[in-house]
Amino acid sequence: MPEDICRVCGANAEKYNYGVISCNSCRNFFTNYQEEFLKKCRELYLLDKTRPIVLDQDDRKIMMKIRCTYYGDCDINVITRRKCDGCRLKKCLDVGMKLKTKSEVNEEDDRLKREKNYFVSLEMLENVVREQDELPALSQEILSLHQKLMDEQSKSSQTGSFPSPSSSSFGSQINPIHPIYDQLVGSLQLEIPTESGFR
Amino acid sequence: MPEDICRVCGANAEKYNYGVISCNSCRNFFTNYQEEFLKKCRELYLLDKTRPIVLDQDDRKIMMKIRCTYYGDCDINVITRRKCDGCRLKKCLDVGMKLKTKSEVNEEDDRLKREKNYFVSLEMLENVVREQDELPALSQEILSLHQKLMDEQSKSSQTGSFPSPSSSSFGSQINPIHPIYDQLVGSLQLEIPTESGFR
DNA sequence: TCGGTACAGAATGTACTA
DNA sequence: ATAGTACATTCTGTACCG
Ligand SMILES: [Zn+2]
Ligand SMILES: [Zn+2]
Ligand SMILES: [Zn+2]
Ligand SMILES: [Zn+2]
Repeated sequence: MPEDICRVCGANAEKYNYGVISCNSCRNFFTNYQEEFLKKCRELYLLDKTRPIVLDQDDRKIMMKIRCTYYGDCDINVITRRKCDGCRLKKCLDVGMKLKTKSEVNEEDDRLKREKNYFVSLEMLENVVREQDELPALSQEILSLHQKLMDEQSKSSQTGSFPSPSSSSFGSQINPIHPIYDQLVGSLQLEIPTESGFR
Repeated sequence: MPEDICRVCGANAEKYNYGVISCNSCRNFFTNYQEEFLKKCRELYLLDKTRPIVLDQDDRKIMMKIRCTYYGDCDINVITRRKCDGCRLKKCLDVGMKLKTKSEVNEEDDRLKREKNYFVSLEMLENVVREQDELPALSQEILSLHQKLMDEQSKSSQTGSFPSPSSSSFGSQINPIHPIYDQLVGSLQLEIPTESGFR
C-alpha cells in the first residue's frame, strides 16, 4: 500500500478520488460540493432570458461560501483546509479533481436547454471558483446589503409572504438582485444566450 | 429597543453580553471559549515545576484552534467571523468582553496554587490570544510534526497503550513536547514560578 | 436585563457498502 | 479500487429559562 499525501491538503492519503490522490476529508468535501453546491450553483447560473435572476437566501449563502474572503490564494493544508471553502474547492479543481458525474450533469443541462431554453456550461461554473483571486474585496456596502437582504427575507418568510422586489426596501432605488450578484461573482462574464440560446 | 450593532462582528445586536453590545452568535462563541477553551487552556498552562508539560491530542487541537493561520489581523464581520477563531476571540477581548466568572476562575486558580503549587494567571492566557499577530507563521515543519504527533497518538490510543516520550519516534531525537509548544504559543513568555510559585 | 442551558442545523470527517 | 452512503462528531447560532 503506497503511502502518499493528499494533493489538496497534504494529509496522509492512499487512494485516488475523482482522479487525484487525496484524503477522505477532501474527497468528502468535494463530494458535498459536487452534490450540493455545484448543483445549486448550476441552478443559480441558469439564465432565462425572460426572467430576472432571483437570489433567495440559500443562493446568497452559497455565493458567500464559495468566495474567498481573503485574497484568493489561501494556503491549503491539513490545518487550514477548513478555513476557506473557496480556495479549497479551487485547489481541488486545480489539482485535477473531476466530477465523476460530468456526463450526467451535461445530460441534465441538455434537457434544460431543450425544455427551458436555459443556458449553462459546467466550465462557466468552475471558472467562478477558479478565479477567486480576481474577485473584488468584500466591501462594507456588500456586507450591509447582504445582511439587510438576509434579514428581510427571514422576516418575510416568518410572515409567510414572499418578498416581491417592490416590497423590498431596495425596490424603488436599486434592483435588489444584480448589484450584489455582480459583485459576488466578480469577473465572471455571464453569457446571455442569443436567439435559441445554444452554441 | 435600541437597534445597535455587534462590536465584534457588526451583526444586529440589542443587548450587552459580557459587558459589550454584541450579537447572540458572538456571545455564544465567547461562552464556549470561556467554558471549554479557557478552562482547557488554563490546565494547559498550569506549570508544575516537577512535571514536564505534556500536550495530548486535545491540547494540540486547541492550540491550533486559537491560533490565527493567516496574519493575526483577520477582519471579523458577519461573513468572516467563522473563518478565524483566533482573531474572533482576540476581537472579543479587544472590544472589552470580560469573563463573568473571572472571580470563580481566580478562586480555582488559588486552590490549585495552594494544593498543587501550580501557577497561572488569566492575563497570561488572554495574552496568548491577544498576540495573534506576533506568532510565527505555521511552517511546514510544524505542520508535519503536528500531524505526526496526532497520528501517533491516535494509533496508540487505539491499542490502548499510553504513549510515553520514549516510545515516540521523536523520543530519542527531540523532546516531543516543547518544540511544537514553543512555536505554537509563540511570543508567550512562560513564567516559571520560583520557590513557592506565587507572586 | 443578561448569563446559562438546551436544542436544532450545518459542516466536517470516518466507516461501511457495493 | 473507488464512488456512494450512513453515521458520529463538532461547530454554530437561536430559543428558552431563571
Ligand atoms: Zn486532503
Ligand atoms: Zn481563500
Ligand atoms: Zn457578533
Ligand atoms: Zn486570523
